[in-house]
Amino acid sequence: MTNPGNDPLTSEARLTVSTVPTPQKVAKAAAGQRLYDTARHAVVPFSPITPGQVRMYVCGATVDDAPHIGHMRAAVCFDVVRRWFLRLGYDVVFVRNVTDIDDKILRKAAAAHEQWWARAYHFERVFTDAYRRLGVLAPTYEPRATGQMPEMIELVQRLISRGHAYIIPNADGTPSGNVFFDVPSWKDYGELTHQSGGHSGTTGEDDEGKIADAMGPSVDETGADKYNPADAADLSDAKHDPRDFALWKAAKPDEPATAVWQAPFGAGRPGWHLECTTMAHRYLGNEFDIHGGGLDLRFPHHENELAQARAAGWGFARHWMHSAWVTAKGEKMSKSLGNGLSAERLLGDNPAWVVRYALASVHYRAMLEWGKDTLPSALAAAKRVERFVQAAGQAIRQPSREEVAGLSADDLPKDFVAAMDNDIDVSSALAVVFALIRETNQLLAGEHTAQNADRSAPTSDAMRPAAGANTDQTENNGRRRIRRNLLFVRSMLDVFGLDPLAAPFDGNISGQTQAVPGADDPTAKALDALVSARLAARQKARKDRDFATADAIRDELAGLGITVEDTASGPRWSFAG
RNA sequence: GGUGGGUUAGCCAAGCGGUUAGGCAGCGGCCUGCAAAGCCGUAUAGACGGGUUCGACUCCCAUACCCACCUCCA
Repeated sequence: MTNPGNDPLTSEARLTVSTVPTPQKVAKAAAGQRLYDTARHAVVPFSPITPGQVRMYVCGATVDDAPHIGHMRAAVCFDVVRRWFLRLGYDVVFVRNVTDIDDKILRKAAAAHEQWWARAYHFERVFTDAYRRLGVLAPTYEPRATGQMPEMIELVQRLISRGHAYIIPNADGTPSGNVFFDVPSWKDYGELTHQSGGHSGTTGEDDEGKIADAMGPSVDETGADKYNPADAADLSDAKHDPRDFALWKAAKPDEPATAVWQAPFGAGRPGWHLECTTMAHRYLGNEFDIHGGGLDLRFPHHENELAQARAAGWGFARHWMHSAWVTAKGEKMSKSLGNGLSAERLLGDNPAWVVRYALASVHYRAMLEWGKDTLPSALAAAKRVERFVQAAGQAIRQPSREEVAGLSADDLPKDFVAAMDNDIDVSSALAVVFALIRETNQLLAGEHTAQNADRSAPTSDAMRPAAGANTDQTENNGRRRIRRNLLFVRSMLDVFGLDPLAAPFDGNISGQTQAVPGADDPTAKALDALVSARLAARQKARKDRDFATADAIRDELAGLGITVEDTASGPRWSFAG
């Protein structure tokens, strides 16, 4: 029950949320966990507030449009973090919201003559489908902003009553529905990104540049004032300070009635920052372990979320994690290139495992350079892993998913654990995986050359389990080691959500249809039977040293898209469909 | 203007003050009837200039260039 399930659609997380955590399940490796914290600007030791349980909130999508590669990267990054925590034996409460009411949703829906709620729900489902195809585990809970209105209104009132927010009145004195957070009233504003003006105490500084900088914006070299807030509410002259931001936005005459909620301070809808603060608080409590999101959310979104929560008297997130961009030629991929890299296109043109590998194999805080070689390189990795798992699984009994998922972090190679403990250093962790694949390939070659059976290189020290596992001195034969290594490789890959035999991949990770004995699919069965017949003929020809005929059969199959490889255990074929 | 990040071999990408990162693509070899796969070996690094040090890609300073956030944004 503490192990990650292999089906992203099953709510395995549901089973792990317990009100009574059991610390003794947690791996020893958890003690060495270190993570970068945005607020502290450093990699710091991580330990959860509640022993045995990690509560994390990740900003989810604003569902105004279809997901693109950047959304997928962020989702995969935090999915890997979550899977590592699961592997460490924690109960992980993973909350990822859906922002389903927002300026852009309203604007785009209006432009497309759609109901905003229909648009939001449609794209929410598109996001969910993309996550599922990539093997991103379903969140423990996925709240929608529109589902938390009472709590949001309550938070606004709480901030007003505590003197950290103010209502803009209409001319007649009634509340307008516009409510702002009073930044100068909160002296810690800027604690996350150190971005604040911190000028709240200064007086008589009417230098326009300084006022602008206190808010962030200024003019560029050409003198153009390119940083002015775009939202009408944020431009309001009624704001007490340029840094103040909207908690509640008054309903506008041209907005649909379905987008308006009644509140004591006037009808309207919540500001963006308020939504996340409310949802995180409702499901994770006054204080929780990790708040994550994309790098661009650092400021102002997370800064404002934090200010709201702290001003409301909550401890909020102890740890802030931010995932970096996917870049093309060094530049952030978004509007300009976003169209060419929609999730739909990516997953339509490439096997999901390959996409996930490409997204997961770079450190979450590093820019991921997306070039022409990225996908081919990931595809090569897929083939290597696929061949290895298949070949090893032929030499020994393939471990079950339960065995793979059942390994604790403490059972895994210590270098792998050290890498993951070190702020989720996936590059170094993957190096361990590939080193073990190579080592095991040597053993596999040895299995087929009987006389060399004992010549195999000893398992290097780095490949030994991190802790607690018995070293197999008496089981010093190749097959035991092959089996153990295969289990390690798959289990380590599983930490990345890349176990080839787990859902949603189920063995096909390179996009090639394998000949699977006993396949359920009747088409695959028929194909296998036909191809096997031709291969039998070829084997006979080869045995008779009639290589012309053998090669002719291979060419014939190649012409049909079927690749034949002769392995030690006989011919292996795959179909590039 | 403020804030933060980056510059590693053909490409992608890590750790580390002194010992092979890894992947992809090369090259040489083994294996193979041939091929593929696999294995073995191998070249090409650390923007630039100083400094600290017995020793720096790794620490410090300066310079150049690139990028991002401050506007919806993963």
